[in-house]
Amino acid sequence: MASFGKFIKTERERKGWSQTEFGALIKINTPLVSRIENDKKSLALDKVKLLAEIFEIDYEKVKDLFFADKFAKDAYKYKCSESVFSAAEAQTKYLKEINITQGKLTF
Amino acid sequence: MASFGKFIKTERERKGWSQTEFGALIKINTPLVSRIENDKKSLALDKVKLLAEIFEIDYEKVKDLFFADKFAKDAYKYKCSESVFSAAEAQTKYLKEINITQGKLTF
DNA sequence: TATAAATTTACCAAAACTTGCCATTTTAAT
DNA sequence: ATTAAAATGGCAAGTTTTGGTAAATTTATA
Repeated sequence: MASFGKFIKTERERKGWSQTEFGALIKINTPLVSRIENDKKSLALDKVKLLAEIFEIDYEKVKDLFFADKFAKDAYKYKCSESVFSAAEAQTKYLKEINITQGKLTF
Repeated sequence: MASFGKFIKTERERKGWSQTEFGALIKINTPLVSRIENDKKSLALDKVKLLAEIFEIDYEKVKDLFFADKFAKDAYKYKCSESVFSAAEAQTKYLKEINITQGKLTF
């Protein structure tokens, strides 16, 4: 995967939509579509579900792409080490476990 | 690692500081220290360097912990799949490569 | 080539979130 | 019981995010 922006562009073109047509479907205007596709803005999280629907792709998959891209950009920007994601994975497992034993968590 | 908040609490106690003493060192007040230790607020990124210094821990290591915790909380909160971090890692490598071949990136 | 469509860029505003404070309450230690 | 330490409630300033309009540029087509 190149980036979430490129993913959107690829899928939009696969559907044969212009940025304007696509924008109407997810309710953002054309310039914003352009910026998103070029990774200059990010798609709002609450549009991800709708995006999956109009692209006819599994929502969980699109959501993962969305976050993987977001995490990667942060890790790149702040020059995290190679191991940051395995640490994050371990940490996520820990959060799931304490949720099982101690009930719902809120951050 | 339990969480970034718990990490701070552990290190602060190892140093024998109260939340107030510690807060004075990193220039935040006591209630905020409490919330950070209990993961109800997050430490501002620009305090991480100072944190590493006063704890006498390698900055890169603390920064990684900071981001791993942040990523993990997002992944947990939004119920990402198990594979989101390996996808993120691959994506980060991709960003580094295109940076080598195409120059600096800005998000 | 002229022009029309599509995309990108510049600039800006409103909304949402973050960071952090003060005042107060609760918990722990002596 | 008193004092120190920690936690919570509520709020304000500052920043970031989200997204818009207008204008410019690029691409495609008659």
